[in-house]
Amino acid sequence: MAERAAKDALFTAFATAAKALGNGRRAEIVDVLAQGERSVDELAGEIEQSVANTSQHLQALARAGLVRSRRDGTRVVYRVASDEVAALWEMLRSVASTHLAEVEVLAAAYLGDRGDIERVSAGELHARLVDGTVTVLDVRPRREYAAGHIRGATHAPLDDLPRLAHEMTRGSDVVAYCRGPYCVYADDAVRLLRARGVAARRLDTGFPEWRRAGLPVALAG
Amino acid sequence: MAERAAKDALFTAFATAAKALGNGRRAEIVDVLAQGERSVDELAGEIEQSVANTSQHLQALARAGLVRSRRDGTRVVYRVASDEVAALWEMLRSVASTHLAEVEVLAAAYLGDRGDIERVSAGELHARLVDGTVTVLDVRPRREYAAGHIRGATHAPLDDLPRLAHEMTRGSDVVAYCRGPYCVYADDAVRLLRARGVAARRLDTGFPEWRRAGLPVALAG
DNA sequence: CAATAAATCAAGCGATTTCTTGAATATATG
DNA sequence: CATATATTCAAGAAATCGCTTGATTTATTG
Repeated sequence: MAERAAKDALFTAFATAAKALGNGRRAEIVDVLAQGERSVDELAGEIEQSVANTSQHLQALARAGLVRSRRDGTRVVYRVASDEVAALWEMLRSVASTHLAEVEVLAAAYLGDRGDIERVSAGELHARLVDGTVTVLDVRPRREYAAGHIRGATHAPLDDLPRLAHEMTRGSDVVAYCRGPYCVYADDAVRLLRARGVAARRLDTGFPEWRRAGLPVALAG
Repeated sequence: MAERAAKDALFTAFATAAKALGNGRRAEIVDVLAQGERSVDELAGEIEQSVANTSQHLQALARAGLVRSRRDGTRVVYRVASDEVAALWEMLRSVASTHLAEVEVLAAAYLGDRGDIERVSAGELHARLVDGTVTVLDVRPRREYAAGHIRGATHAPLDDLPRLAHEMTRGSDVVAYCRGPYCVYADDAVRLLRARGVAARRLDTGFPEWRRAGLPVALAG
């Protein structure tokens, strides 16, 4: 029956987008691109794969419509096709962490025990920012901070943190954030600050989620 | 480096959930289960696949945490693991239709030209329902209407529509809905009613989306 | 307990995926 | 125009996927 074939083809097309995210390396690529555009070479470095393999994964994502590219001199720069793609990736992570027990186990293996890391929701952080009763630290690489950050946040890469920790009064309330809920920088920052007696917590998500939620940001140019 | 292996494993776990949706037949299964629970046998009939194949797809979905099952006598009944899974499926469809040109083409092949079908958003329909200025028709199978429907909607399967059309005044405003944006029943109902002079439109989504949006529903039991 | 219905398991096969390696292409620069 | 850099293409091998077929398991019913 032709109708069945047509329905199968339609659902196969829907599945195409999921299939593109259905590989760990491609998922990592989307996770990085959610922070901002990157060249093939840069991405290959970030996900620690060969350039050829990274290029092929990027083309697979492009065929599925999840990323787009533009040439910039000798480089080809990729970006997520839209915020909706980043939101899909966020929801996928959420579903996986809710329904797949192994995610918690693997997250613990990658990030270490997070039982001691206090978390702050975006809503609470926003309220505290409005009150002016909190110091917000962006612990991502400079480039990402420069491309856009939570309005009012200070750039505080891990290297600088020991120095910055001295300037923080013991009573001050500090919240660190980075790329997302599974990004290790904010956890490390919180541990480092707490070891120095600073009451530090981390944002439970990351900058892309903050921006997509429509909360106040400072963007480049 | 162990850290790389741990990160790969974590992202591979995230990708697992996407992989489960990355097959057209499994996507169809999730689409059906978003309407309500089903036995393996029923699902096999709906997606027109063998029972063995359907069972294997269901187990793949279960391993990924997207569906759960319970035994009911000789039957095993599957359901989506949570509303979040249905919401993920909805977002996946949305991303695919936004970024994959072929989706529009395939949807047209499956559903026919929809240029003549006027659509109503959930927000507008809700407002009209509150005003009482609209007749809402649920054109899904009886079982699905019985399990839950838009509060105030009348069950009007396609078979009954010609008879019901007579009862509708020419001036009345009618909105039909069914399973979702790519469900063919509502389109067919609109065409049938318009051919009889009734000003009919369709809801641009379906019942599961309406319910998840927190709009008023009537649920069984 | 035998017969039936529903679902799962197991094996197998062709197609697809994922990564590697090495060649080819495109762009900028001396 | 030759050279260097960045990316893509092409081919191949091991692993996985998707479906089929036939046997097996689980629960109900007479």
